[in-house]
Parts: sequence; structure tokens; C-alpha cells
Amino acid sequence: MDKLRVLLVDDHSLVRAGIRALLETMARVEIVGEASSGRAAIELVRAHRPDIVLIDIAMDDMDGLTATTAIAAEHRAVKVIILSMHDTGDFFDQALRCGARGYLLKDAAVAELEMALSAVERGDVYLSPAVSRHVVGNLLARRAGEERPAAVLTPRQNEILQLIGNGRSTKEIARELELSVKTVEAHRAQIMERLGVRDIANLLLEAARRGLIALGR
Amino acid sequence: MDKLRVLLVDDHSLVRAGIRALLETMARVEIVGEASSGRAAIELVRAHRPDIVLIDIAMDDMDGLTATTAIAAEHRAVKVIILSMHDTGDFFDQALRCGARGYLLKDAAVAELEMALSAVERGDVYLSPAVSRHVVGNLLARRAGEERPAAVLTPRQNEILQLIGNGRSTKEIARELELSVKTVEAHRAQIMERLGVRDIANLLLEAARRGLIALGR
DNA sequence: AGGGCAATTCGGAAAATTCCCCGCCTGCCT
DNA sequence: AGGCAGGCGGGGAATTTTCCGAATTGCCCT
Repeated sequence: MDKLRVLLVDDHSLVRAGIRALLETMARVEIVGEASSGRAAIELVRAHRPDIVLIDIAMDDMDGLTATTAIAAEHRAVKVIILSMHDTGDFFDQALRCGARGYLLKDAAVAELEMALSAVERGDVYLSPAVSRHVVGNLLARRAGEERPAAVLTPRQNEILQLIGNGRSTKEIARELELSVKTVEAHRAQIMERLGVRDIANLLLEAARRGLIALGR
Repeated sequence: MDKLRVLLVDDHSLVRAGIRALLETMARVEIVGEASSGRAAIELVRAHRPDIVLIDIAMDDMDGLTATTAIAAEHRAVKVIILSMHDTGDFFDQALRCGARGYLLKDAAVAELEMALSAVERGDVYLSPAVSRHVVGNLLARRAGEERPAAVLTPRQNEILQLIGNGRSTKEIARELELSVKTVEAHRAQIMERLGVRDIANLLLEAARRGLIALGR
């Protein structure tokens, strides 16, 4: 049960210090170095051969992904954990392709950091739960190809489309918007006409295809 | 910061007792009930409305996935975490399609259990790291393989759901399958019942969420 | 062998929704 | 002025959905 030799990389020294403090509370962790740039990180990895590199994804001189790629390619044994401030998880797959073994959100809990460290140590890949959710969302929603004919809807029509996309019935929408059922029906009919569909089912399908409504929340 | 009301479901009483002991060490957790079968679990969920259901994936009378489906469909607010002894993660996607919000391996660390609980509480999806690795493996391998429709529906029901997802009307489906309109309606009604929705729009939305149908082509 | 049960198949009647045609405002643009 | 699009609704016919029930088949269990 050796110590985990960690290299910390972040160009914001304050953030770096904070994370360093966190890491120092963990008994098994030993910080072997800090870097404030991707270039410096690559040098330090060569010099110290850490077990794990914690690296910010967004830095000035060289972005974290590029540095990750270089490090992962040069040292197979070094596990790279990406720190990201994006909760969208938009970069996580890119990060993993670059050879990263973990993807942590900066607002993650301390416990998460510990788990990420031990997970990558034993060869697992660690994703922040919020990111996992995103993965799963993609997996379930299967929105691969990006194409958007983007039909133009009036504000009112779009408002009603959103409610339909939330599963509201015509009656519910009428109540919610304080309109007559007839009016909602009229709007919906116009939406369907513009999207070239003839029933609610295809309205949802077409709207989803065009990205007008979001599914799989 | 209320307590987390948890229902524990496992048909092995010894295992159940062990997990219960674990949960009782967690300050925020309150165990509102135990069940040893899927059927009983469904009843207890109705009675106690827990925040979270911890359920074994493999049980005798009714498998955990079926129970999960029923619970998730009936109570949107109840978060289901699957306990699995398979480290392969083979079932995790099926579990998520069934409405589970978490997938935990039985050999997971205690810290993982706590993380899973708080993750699903705040709406995230939690996957065991080993499972995440599996997901990522699939993702990196550029999987093009098609999905299995998941066993929550009968073959006939699924067949009809696919046609609905393709935008066919009830009448068209009846013609296509050489059935009476009434029959198609009956099937559709049963599908809606199983998915816990009350109209076509929500049927599509829910089916899409569960990955039973593909949108966006 | 018989009972139970899920899956599949329909019907009738009633309720709900949708569809089609129409009128009435209010702006805005030519 | 006139025209036209967006927004709002009514009436009534047409269609669909819902809510009951029910027959058949095949499978599992005792």
C-alpha cells in the first residue's frame, strides 16, 4: 500500500493551492509537484514519474487535453485525471480519447476526489456522477447526427410546443396559459402544419429530430 | 436537510441485514422498510413513498428490473438504485432503461453507497466506477451495435411501440399488421399502462427516455 | 388433468379529442 | 387604406381514445 504520487496542474494558483490543501488531508496522497502550464506539466512528469496527474482542462499556453495526450502517450503508467469546470460533460469523451482515466467536475465533493484517485489507481475509469448522467442521457436519447432544418415558430407556438414536449395535454396547456382549449388546438395545428405532420405523435418525433424540444432529460 | 427515506429490497435476508446495518451508520439515512420480493417492494413503495429504493437485481418471484420498471413508472419521484453482483455491467443499460437512477455493484465500497445515495438524491445518475469503465470502453470502441429493446414489453407490444415510434397512426398499424384497430388500441393501452403514462405524447416521451424507441434517426 | 394466468385478439358505448370552417381583434408593412 | 400574419375563440362533424367486457390460445404449476 504505497503512497499515491500526484502531480497537480492548474494555471490558477489559488485553485491549485486549494486542491493541494485538500490532497494533503488524504493520508495516501503525496504531492510530488505542481505545474501551472501544460508544458511545465510534461516536463515534471518526465522528471518525477507521478502515479497520477490532476490537470485542469482549460489553461493558457496549452490546453489540458493536449498536455494529457502528450503525457498519456509518453508514459503509459501515468494516470491522468481531468479537472473540468463544465458540468455539461461536453469534453469528457474527448478527454477520454486523449487518454485520460478520470473526468472530475471542479464542484465535485471531496469524497469524489478521493474516489477518483483510488479508482484510477486500480485501473478503473472515473466519471463524475453528473457526467455519468450526461453519458447516460446521450446513451438513452441517441442523438447522434446533427442536422437542424430549424423551422421558424412564433413565440407563442414555441411556448406551446415546449409544453407539449413536457407531456402536457391540450387541456392542461389551456389551463396553464389561461387560454381556451380551442386556441391551444389552433396553435398546435399551426405548429403541425409548419412541421409538416398530421398528428401529435409525429409532431413530437419531428420536433425532437429538429432539436426544437429536448428529450431524455 | 431532511432524512433520506430508503426502502431496502433483497431476497437474501442476510445480505439485507448487512446492508441495513451499513445504512444505519449513515446519519442522513432512514430505513422506512424492507422487502424480500419485487411484489412486496411495489406494495411498500405505494405505502411509504420512500425517496430511494435500493433493490437487488436478481430475485426469485420477480426480477429487480421488472419491479424497478413498475416502481419507476408509477412513482416518478422515487429514485431506484440497482444492486448488482455482476461486475460486467451487462445489465446496467437495461437497468437504466427500466428507470433506475443508479447501478451499484455489491462489492462496492461503503463510500460508494453513500455517494450513490446522495447522487441520485440530487437527480444525478450514479454508476459504479467499474461500470463506468465498461461504459467508456463501449464508447471508445465506437459501438455501432444496435440496442436490445429491453424485456419490459411483450414482443407484440414492442412491435407496436416501434411502429408508433415511427410515426404510424393506430389505423396504419392495424392495416400493416392485419389487425383490428381495437386490438392495436388495446396493445397501446397496455404499453401506456406499463410505462405509466396516459396519452400518446407521454408514451413517446417516456419510451424515448427509456431508450425503447429511437428519435432523431 | 385441471386451474390460473399472461398474451393476444376484438366489440360496443361513451367520452374526449381532433378537424374544418368561420369570425373578431391588433399590429405592422406596403 | 388595404392586406396580411399572429393571436384568440366558437360550432359542429368526424375521428380517436377510453372504458367496460370477453373469447381464444398457450404455458406453467400442482
